[in-house]
Amino acid sequence: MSTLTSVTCNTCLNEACLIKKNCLTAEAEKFIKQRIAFFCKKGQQFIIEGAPVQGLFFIQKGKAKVVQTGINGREQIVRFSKDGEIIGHRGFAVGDQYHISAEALEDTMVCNFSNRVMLEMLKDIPELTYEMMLFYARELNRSETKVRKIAQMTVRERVVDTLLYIDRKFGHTNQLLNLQLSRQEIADFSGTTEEQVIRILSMLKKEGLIRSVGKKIGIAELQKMKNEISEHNYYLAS
DNA sequence: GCATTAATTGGTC
DNA sequence: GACCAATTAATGC
Repeated sequence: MSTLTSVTCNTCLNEACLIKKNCLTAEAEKFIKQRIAFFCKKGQQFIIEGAPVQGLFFIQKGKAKVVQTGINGREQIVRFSKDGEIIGHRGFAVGDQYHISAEALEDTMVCNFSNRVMLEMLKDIPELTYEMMLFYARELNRSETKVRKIAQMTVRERVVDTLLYIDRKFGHTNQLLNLQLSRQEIADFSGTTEEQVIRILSMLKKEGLIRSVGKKIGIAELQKMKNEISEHNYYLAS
């Protein structure tokens, strides 16, 4: 089944993780010890919309999507997360319940620090606080860019943009994206419907801009794909 | 192999 | 460009 095992912060490979980067001092050890790590099967939700906020989550190893449910049950994927990244930061310290849910896109190990531990850490470790501040600022910028994109880009441009984003963020092997998503998930991230995504993907394939092997999708003509959205050069790696 | 889920296609508003 | 319905492909059990 899965070979995922829990590691300590000391042996963790996520050098970009804010905890790993800033909390390996002797003084911080008492906080690190209170970390809770757990395993999530693919498809399993580990943050549920409406549930009380319980600190911050970090992806130790794996991939997850963060989803917000709209009016008529339509979902909007807010972000994708991979190793070392933070989830649940918007509800943290502000709301008492989550307005998003998070689900593992593959077998994933997740780390969690409770509200109490997290707040104590932020008070005690200025380097962590500083980096968290920068992180929040970048996230705000990213989120505003996303709103603009959905408002101004056509559906085709949004789908192309999504594929380019997945490629930037998760990379590719053998010209196939490392993150495999359903048509519905691509739609939920692009802000459109599954049917539109299916039609646009088959058009892009016919035009030779993308390719596919089985269910996997790959970008065949990177420059042409970028040209598709070149009028919208908010290239903020959002 | 059967049953549920995902993908596709065509049509309507 | 969204929503709905019908068909087909893929996948889980």
